[in-house]
Amino acid sequence: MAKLQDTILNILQDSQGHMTAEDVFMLAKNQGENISLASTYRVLGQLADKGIIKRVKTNGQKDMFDKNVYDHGHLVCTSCGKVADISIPNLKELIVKNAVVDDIISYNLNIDYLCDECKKQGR
Amino acid sequence: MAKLQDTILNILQDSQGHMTAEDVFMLAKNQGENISLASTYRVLGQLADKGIIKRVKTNGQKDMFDKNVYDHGHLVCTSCGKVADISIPNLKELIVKNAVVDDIISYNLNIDYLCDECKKQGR
DNA sequence: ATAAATGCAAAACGTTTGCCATCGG
DNA sequence: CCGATGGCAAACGTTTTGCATTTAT
Repeated sequence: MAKLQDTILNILQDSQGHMTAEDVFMLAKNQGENISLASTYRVLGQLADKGIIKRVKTNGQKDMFDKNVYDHGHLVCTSCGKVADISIPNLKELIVKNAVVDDIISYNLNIDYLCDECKKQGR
Repeated sequence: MAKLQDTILNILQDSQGHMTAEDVFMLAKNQGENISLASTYRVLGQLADKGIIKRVKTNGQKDMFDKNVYDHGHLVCTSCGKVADISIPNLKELIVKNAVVDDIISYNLNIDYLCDECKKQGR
């Protein structure tokens, strides 16, 4: 029963978050699971629907699945693709105030930047 | 020369912004242009590369092309799909401060909400 | 025995590309 | 004539689906 779900959840929890379906799929294979990419997507989608994990749409690349479900943004290095979380206190309130709406459902904040390592290497 | 580019630019300028390539394509056809969807994408991409318009990745659906090139976010109604702009003063500075980075390249803020009309209709 | 879970291959979707015809100078 | 432009169909990368098989109870 729902064996894949546990496997995938464990992989995500052991990660730094922000894994693509393919990342998860390959890790699962490496630890001996007989798994397909389609099932990985299927299970990750189910987990996201239940709110156990968060699906994050990136700027054009593969979706990422994040074990952190609280509201937060993502810094994406345009050179190496590394992703880091960023939490902006009261951003939700700020949005509500500036948008002149009663409430919002959720927000998605993606930031392109050049990470320290890439900057040092002059990329 | 570059006739399509003018056509497309005009369509965008006449719009409220946030049009999909398909929207632009259909409007152009309706005004008598012999145009293809591929060319629409091609020209919109070129305009975005030049910084004349802004390409906005949405949460999984079709990209939107926006005549407003300044930094701003988008409110997307989860019921009717309507899109509105939102400008948050100093958001860039807030991001830089909270991310503990020197600078960012750009950000993309997408907000899911329920617009007034949809709320009134109990959706 | 029955329902849920899953692999596999194929479809679907938005987007991009290659190639050829056509247009403008 | 030559280069830029753009239509068309085919390719592409990611994600989803249909279906048959396996698994669990």
